[in-house]
Amino acid sequence: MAKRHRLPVDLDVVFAALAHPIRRSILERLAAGDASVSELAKPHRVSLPAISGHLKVLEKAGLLKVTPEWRVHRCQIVAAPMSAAFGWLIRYRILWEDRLDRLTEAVEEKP
Amino acid sequence: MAKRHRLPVDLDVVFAALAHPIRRSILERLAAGDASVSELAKPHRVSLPAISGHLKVLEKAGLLKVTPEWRVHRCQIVAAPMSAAFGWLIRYRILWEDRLDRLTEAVEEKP
DNA sequence: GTGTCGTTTAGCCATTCGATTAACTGATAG
DNA sequence: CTATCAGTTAATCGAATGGCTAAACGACAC
Repeated sequence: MAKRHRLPVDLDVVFAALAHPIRRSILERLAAGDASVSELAKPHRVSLPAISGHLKVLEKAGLLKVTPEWRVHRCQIVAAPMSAAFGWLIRYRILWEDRLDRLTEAVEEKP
Repeated sequence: MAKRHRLPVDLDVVFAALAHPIRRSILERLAAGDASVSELAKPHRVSLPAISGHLKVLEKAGLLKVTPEWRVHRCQIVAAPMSAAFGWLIRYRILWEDRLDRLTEAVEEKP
């Protein structure tokens, strides 16, 4: 199995974190503002430990920060890893579009 | 809303497909131009069946089209699902930035 | 025919994922 | 002290992932 040393942002972990509807839904909810664990759990028909697990995944991906506050745990978005995912997609898109450009050139030279 | 002929893009599957370094590397290679299975396998220290499996994952995510051609199988990128992933991230970013804007307003109103 | 090339399929194994219920912790309220 | 609230941890389960080797397949070359 592939060895991975610690990078500031691990794209494997970030994309894997995004690959679950509940986790994406949690992020969308958090984009609207901070929330507690049970607030995040409410819209979903899974157990609280399941949500807790999803939050752990998001936290490990660096997408989330959880700070105990009064009796609740306050969950906040962290933007950086998302930007890294974004960055990869953009880089990929640039490669891909470059290729399309070259193909177009080739076609235009041909007729 | 009008029905689209496009297949629904399953973000779970797309993000999961992106969550592996070999698969991302394959996509990057393909962005530079079509390739055969063994060409795609060459840079990686895993068996050919492993690569074949990764290609299946990419294909199921709709990111890849494989067409048997002469004796080799030609692998091509398909752009649509990547755009969907991109779209989700953008939507998320908009939510996130909106929230930042509101926070900024709130801070400016305060002191 | 036999051989070989490029690729897929078939088993197999270890690990991880996603979910559950039950039990636990830590802080607060009565 | 006891009860409750918010959340985590533990134990367990079935299913999926990711890798391997070995065998099979389909098209061509000899």
